[in-house]
Amino acid sequence: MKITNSMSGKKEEFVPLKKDEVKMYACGITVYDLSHIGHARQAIVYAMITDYLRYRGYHVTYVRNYTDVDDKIIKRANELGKNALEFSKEQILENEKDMKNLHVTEADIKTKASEYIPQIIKFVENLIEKGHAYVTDKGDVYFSVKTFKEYGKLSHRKVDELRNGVRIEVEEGKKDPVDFALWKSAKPGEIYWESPWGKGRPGWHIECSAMILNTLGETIDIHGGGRDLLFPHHENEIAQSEALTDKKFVNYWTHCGLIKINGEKMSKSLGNSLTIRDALKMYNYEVIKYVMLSKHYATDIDIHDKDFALAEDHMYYFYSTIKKMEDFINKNQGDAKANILEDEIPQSIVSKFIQAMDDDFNSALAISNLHIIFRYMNNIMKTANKSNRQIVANTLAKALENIKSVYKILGLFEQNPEDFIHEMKEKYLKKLNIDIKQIESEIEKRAEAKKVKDFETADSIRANLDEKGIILNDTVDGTVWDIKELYSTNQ
RNA sequence: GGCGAUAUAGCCAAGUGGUAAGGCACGAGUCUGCAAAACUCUGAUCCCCGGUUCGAAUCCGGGUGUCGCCUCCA
Repeated sequence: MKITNSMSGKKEEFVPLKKDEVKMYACGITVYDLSHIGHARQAIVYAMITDYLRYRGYHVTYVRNYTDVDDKIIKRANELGKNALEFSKEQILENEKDMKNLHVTEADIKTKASEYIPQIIKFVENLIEKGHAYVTDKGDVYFSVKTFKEYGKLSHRKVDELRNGVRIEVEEGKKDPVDFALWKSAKPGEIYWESPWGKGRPGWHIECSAMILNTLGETIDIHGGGRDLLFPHHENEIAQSEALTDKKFVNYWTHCGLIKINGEKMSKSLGNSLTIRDALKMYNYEVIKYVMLSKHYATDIDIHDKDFALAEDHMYYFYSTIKKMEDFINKNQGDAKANILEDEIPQSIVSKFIQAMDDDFNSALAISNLHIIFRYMNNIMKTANKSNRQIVANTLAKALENIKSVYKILGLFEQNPEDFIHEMKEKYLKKLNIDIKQIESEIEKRAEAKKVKDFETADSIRANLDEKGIILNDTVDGTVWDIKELYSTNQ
């Protein structure tokens, strides 16, 4: 298995610290508002990685944090007249609601900064003792960057250049502009904890180092987070942790790409943040996962509205095919011990999936394989004849079992196909403002016309429905209707 | 300015040494009264220049373009 390590910039063979065990940490979110789909992607990606590693036999301990003490939280809580911790607790619940609705595998340990204050203080004390940090007159504690020789190794920056580029105003008592806060003294009205340096709260970076040390240990296998955290957050984590322990902090650094919406960076000021909640109102959770995992996790993605629509089309096609497969299997049940077709496609569903995922969790490739797989399934159902129906049914059954067994790692095909199809149809009928009874009566009228070979009337009924967004499909079992938009995105 | 990433068909996109996955759109066909759905077929030598190699989209050097980070950010 290979993982791209941000430290080296290269794909490296994955070798865990301890055989069959993986310690993984992913930076979670600062809870001051509803989570958006960028947060969703990151959660989906690390859930996928966790699930895949487990599938491959590793015992994974996955830790994820909530930053629940921070400037923005304090500011927002003050505006709302709430206690900062009360506020962040509420926000965490909201976030967890979203994650549950997205059906994302949760972390084994979910840590909160506010619950690790003693460990953070201890961590900072030890850094001061080792000469890597200093206290100011105000009661702030800073990490002294110049005492950590390897500073900049992750982000490939040189401390001298950083010093020149520093734009932030130099805080009172800070000895070097590149030093960063480990502990911030409390301003009046702010939440605080007692510490050896007076009332205050932890800086942002220290919490991750302290939580990792106290949940997973000095060295972990995989560290993850959004690419925007690479500098300074992860660089600072390395400095704190390695300065304290003198051990390698992380073996594999992974970074998840960022999301743009319709070509723009999501931001509050542009008003274009798409919250998970709003996305879930519009799209099925598997459709959202499909969008997120259709591209490699490390690349930035620019999501346009049509990408969701296209993903919906694809998921509809997949589920419709699954439904057809199930029907075919049910109609042709028989000897379960019979053979299955010796073709490569059905035989290699699992191995192709593993091949893709072993290569730096290439879910994009794994998903593209689905098109090949389902096209093949449609093909064999179409060409099945009396003499090979049994073997085709067995092939479909085995294939379906295999598809579900691995694609659940990407969070796909865990719904009942009929429910999924029904949900889609309902959604669009509502959107198109059409009643099923209306469609059925039109179909009946058309059937009458067809009976007497009045094709002009029949075709005009069909054209009318088409204009309204409903397509008709004459099959051997009669005419069935469907939603036009679920078949063509190009409009 | 510094650091990093990226450049693959009209569009999205996988692919890190051996003659370019997949999807969308387009076109043709099978099926059909005609359609639709489904299926079949059809398209690129991989930004430019130079180098390494028997052989490069894939490695190295240079150039150009785009993007990100350097300030809170998944």
